[in-house]
Amino acid sequence: MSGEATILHADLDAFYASVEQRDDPRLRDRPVLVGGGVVLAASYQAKARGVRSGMGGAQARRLCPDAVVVPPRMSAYSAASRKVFEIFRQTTPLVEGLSIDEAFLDVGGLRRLAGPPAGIAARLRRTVSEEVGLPITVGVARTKFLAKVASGVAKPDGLLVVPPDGELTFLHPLPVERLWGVGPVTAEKLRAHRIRTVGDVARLGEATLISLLGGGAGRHLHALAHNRDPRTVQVGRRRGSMGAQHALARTGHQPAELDAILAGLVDRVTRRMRAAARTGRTITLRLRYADYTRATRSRTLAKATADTVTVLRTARTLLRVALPEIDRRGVTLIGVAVGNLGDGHVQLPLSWQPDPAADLDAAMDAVRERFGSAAVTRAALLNHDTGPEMPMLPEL
DNA sequence: TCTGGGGTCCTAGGACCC
DNA sequence: TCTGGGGTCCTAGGACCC
Repeated sequence: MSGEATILHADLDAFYASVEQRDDPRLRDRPVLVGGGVVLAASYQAKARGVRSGMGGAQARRLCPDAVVVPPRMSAYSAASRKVFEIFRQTTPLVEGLSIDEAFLDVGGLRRLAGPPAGIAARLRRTVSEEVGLPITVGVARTKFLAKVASGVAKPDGLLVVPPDGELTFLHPLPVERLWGVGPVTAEKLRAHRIRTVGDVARLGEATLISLLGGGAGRHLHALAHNRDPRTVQVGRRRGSMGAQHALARTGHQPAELDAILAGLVDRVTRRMRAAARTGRTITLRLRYADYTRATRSRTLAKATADTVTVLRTARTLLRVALPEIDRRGVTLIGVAVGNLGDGHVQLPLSWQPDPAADLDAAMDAVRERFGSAAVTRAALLNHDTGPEMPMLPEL
């Protein structure tokens, strides 16, 4: 193995709960649950009692009766996340965000400027603590995968560097659940074959793993167990879909009620798409029946859109088709997602024409009002007026 | 233990094209 | 009329992650 450990995986600890403890001193050192119906985040004091995020609120309170339950404050978490990501980007331009509370940082080119990765990681943790007031764990390794495993092992409020010559020694004793992509189902399949540690996986041939888990998962796990992960830190990855969903009580929902919920969801999603100047082609209706099994129904449009009416029309068609099944089985969740998101362009439908009598500024306002793009250009509009091709409006 | 809301990636079959 | 291999796109489902 060549190379040096230069990839950082930085992960805020019990993020939502830590923000709550930061903002309310009475919550410090106490078990805190964010979210009542389902635990969105649990402080480490609550985790010590067996509470996990995603757990039902009732069970969490049984495990931890003295926990303080607070409602989520998403705007506070977004603001904290933005500050932390600013610190990431002050550390290195090579930042790949994974979620609201974690990112990969490549500090490989910074040795002369900022010293070795371990020191950079230590300073990063100190800066986040001093400037944002939140604990953060950093794993440092030669690959993304290993850096992520390292931060998971080092949590909470820790720092762990895996040196290149100690990778397999570190990795192989770990339980398979530590591997990225091994969840309950895969872990159970492996357990059934007495495969418990990463080392156990590594001793298996790739063909055996593939026969056990299928091609993708088998190859993936085989590579990770041998610490092969060529992925580099990707700056500026954009999401491929946007969605909104809503959980329902399991009893009697009339079609009109479902339709109203659907319209609300579509409105939320398309607003967010327009705010981000994204458009998409594939509309997916997501359903969860009363028995908690799931189904999806999707349609792909010929042209990308962020238009509420267009998306709603498609979503309604999908819902109408699904109604008999919903009627039979009951429904506990309804969701809408728009996928196949365009690479940053807003397409005008061919039918759309600016009012020829209006001047260009007025036409641009009309486009903005209709399509919500913050980045309408004169050139695109003129092109639309003159060319047979569908014009593409560049995104911000 | 009765389960929120936001995502990613993979698989597999069928349609369709060359 | 029957037989190919290869590729892409669409749809549906499932595992997994935070």
